Amino acid sequence: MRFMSDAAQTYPPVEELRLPKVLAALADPARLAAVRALATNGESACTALQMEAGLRISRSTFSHHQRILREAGIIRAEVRGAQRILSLRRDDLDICFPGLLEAVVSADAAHVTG
Amino acid sequence: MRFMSDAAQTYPPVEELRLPKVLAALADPARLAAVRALATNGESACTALQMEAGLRISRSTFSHHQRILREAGIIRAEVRGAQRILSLRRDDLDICFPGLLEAVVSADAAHVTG
DNA sequence: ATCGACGGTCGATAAGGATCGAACAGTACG
DNA sequence: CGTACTGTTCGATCCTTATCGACCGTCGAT
Repeated sequence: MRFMSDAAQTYPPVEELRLPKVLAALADPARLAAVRALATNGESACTALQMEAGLRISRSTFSHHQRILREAGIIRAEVRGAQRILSLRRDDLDICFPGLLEAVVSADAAHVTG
Repeated sequence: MRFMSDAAQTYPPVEELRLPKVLAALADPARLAAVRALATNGESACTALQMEAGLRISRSTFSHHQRILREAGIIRAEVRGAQRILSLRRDDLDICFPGLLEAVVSADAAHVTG
């Protein structure tokens, strides 16, 4: 038996993506920073991403955010050894919401940081 | 002296728009429906927009949503007689977040309704 | 002046979510 | 085996927010 439930690695299929949930996931400053960092740096493990995004929060809080992003369909988690490599689901998002990720990622930093 | 505070008519200038706040405003299904209806029908008064968006909520709740959208910088309110005409701030949003409104509005309905 | 329609504000309530520390499980390496 | 590292889960806390009904001000028409 495994410790981490299967739900910790799975993410919704394309046809189940919902705009309100995606927007809610992106609306949190910490999650938005993580997504923008992922878009810039490609895939990253959790702790590395947390650094890249400049997030000074506890591991449990980051785990929470990562879960929200995954359940919204924005990121995917791949287990590699002891690490979980996170990456954007660019293609799936572009199919359901063309232009959305691009708009969110390319927004000028001045209008992102509150 | 007027009853409605000035804040009920004012909205933030372009340079104060912030992506997390805009996304949070759009993340609510009722507000998202209102924005999409506004994009389709052009400007509308509050009660009319509520009908167009198919929102069966109380007037006070709609007033709350309208306020969130206005304070996020997504809509503008113009007083015409006894009515408040609501409209999208397309140009301002396109300046700060190019492609965002378009993406949100043109998303397929299947991926919008939960 | 009164009446009805339009909407905003207030106070209460209930539900959701961000945050943390502690405890736990899987992996890698000596 | 034991240690260090990675990340999840749990429970508690605190804050935010969606919702409503009741009340009130403004406007246009009667």
